[in-house]
Amino acid sequence: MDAPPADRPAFHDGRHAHQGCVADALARAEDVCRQRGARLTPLRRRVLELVWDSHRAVKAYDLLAALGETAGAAKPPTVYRTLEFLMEHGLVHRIDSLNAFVGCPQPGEGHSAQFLICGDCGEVSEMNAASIDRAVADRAADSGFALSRAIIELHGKCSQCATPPQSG
Amino acid sequence: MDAPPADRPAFHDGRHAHQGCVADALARAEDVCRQRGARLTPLRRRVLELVWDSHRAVKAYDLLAALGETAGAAKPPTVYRTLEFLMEHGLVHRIDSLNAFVGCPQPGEGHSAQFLICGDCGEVSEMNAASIDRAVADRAADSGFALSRAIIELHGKCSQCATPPQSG
DNA sequence: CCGAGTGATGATATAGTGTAACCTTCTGCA
DNA sequence: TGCAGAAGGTTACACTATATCATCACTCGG
Repeated sequence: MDAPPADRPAFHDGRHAHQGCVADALARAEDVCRQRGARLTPLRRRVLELVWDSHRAVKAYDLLAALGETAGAAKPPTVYRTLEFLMEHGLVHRIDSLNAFVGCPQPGEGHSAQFLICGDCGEVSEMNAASIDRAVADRAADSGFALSRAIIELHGKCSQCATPPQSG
Repeated sequence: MDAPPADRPAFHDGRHAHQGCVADALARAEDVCRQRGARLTPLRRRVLELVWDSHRAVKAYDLLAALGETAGAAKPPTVYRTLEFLMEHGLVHRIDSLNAFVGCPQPGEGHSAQFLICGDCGEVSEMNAASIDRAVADRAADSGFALSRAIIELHGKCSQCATPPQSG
């Protein structure tokens, strides 16, 4: 059960129906918030939508700029607070090595995650690999280390970029 | 061969002879630079020494301040360039989740590394766990992902902090 | 309806992190 | 000596993030 299931491909081609990804993400967010009694306000919904605008990690200040176009000059704390809320509820993840944020495809499960980050197309794919979790937990335990949070960010080149489809 | 050998403990107590750690690190750095024809200038040596001043990750601007005291008001590019050199030669690692830098105890081996980061004492311990490498490489390969760099930063509490020695 | 309490957002200011661009100095070498 | 390239200095700025206080909106009891 390590590899992502076929209906949740690791990376997306340029042709996939992305509005479906966004709609699904928003629907899951509604669910999560309803279950938790958290309020998915218009601002939070809008930011989540912007994060899901692509499968790439988005910078806080890019969100800020995007918000500015529609919502009238937002300020940094607005964006950071909103991202904090979204992270708290597992709706987005922060990619530390990029100072950027990406939508979580399976929010609310309290999972640990690993990220595949393509340096070519910039897409980020989330894995939930039990074998990696296990290896990490075992080695931490070997050192008597009480693990609370594992940051695993894997940089490289995705299969789409490694073997691009023939254009002709 | 995953766990660190006994002579390289994962975390250090307050009593260990730290000047030995520093001296060893500097000696290894001399070696690495000699082998590679790189110049370990006084500035680079000084910065490496400052990084090794503790087993914690050090912030660039703290290095800057520390340099200011001895070397007369260094500027940010000086520090960042020096850190870049030290990273290039594997003498220090960057901890992305802390925006900070830590000395590498086995430089020059082109190894992949995992970091145990204690949230209590702030110490950072480097592991080179083959089992983690393997799990990560396997899962990346499953997705057809060409891995180039794995960032693995494990936050939690070290054994020293979990079971502090009795003071009496 | 009113007012208190709470959570969400707005606004200001500033702290912290990192880099671009250009210049000067140093070092090794012909 | 004079050159080439590496190292370091300087200025200026871009990017990332947070502290703090003010305001707004909603809810709940009176």
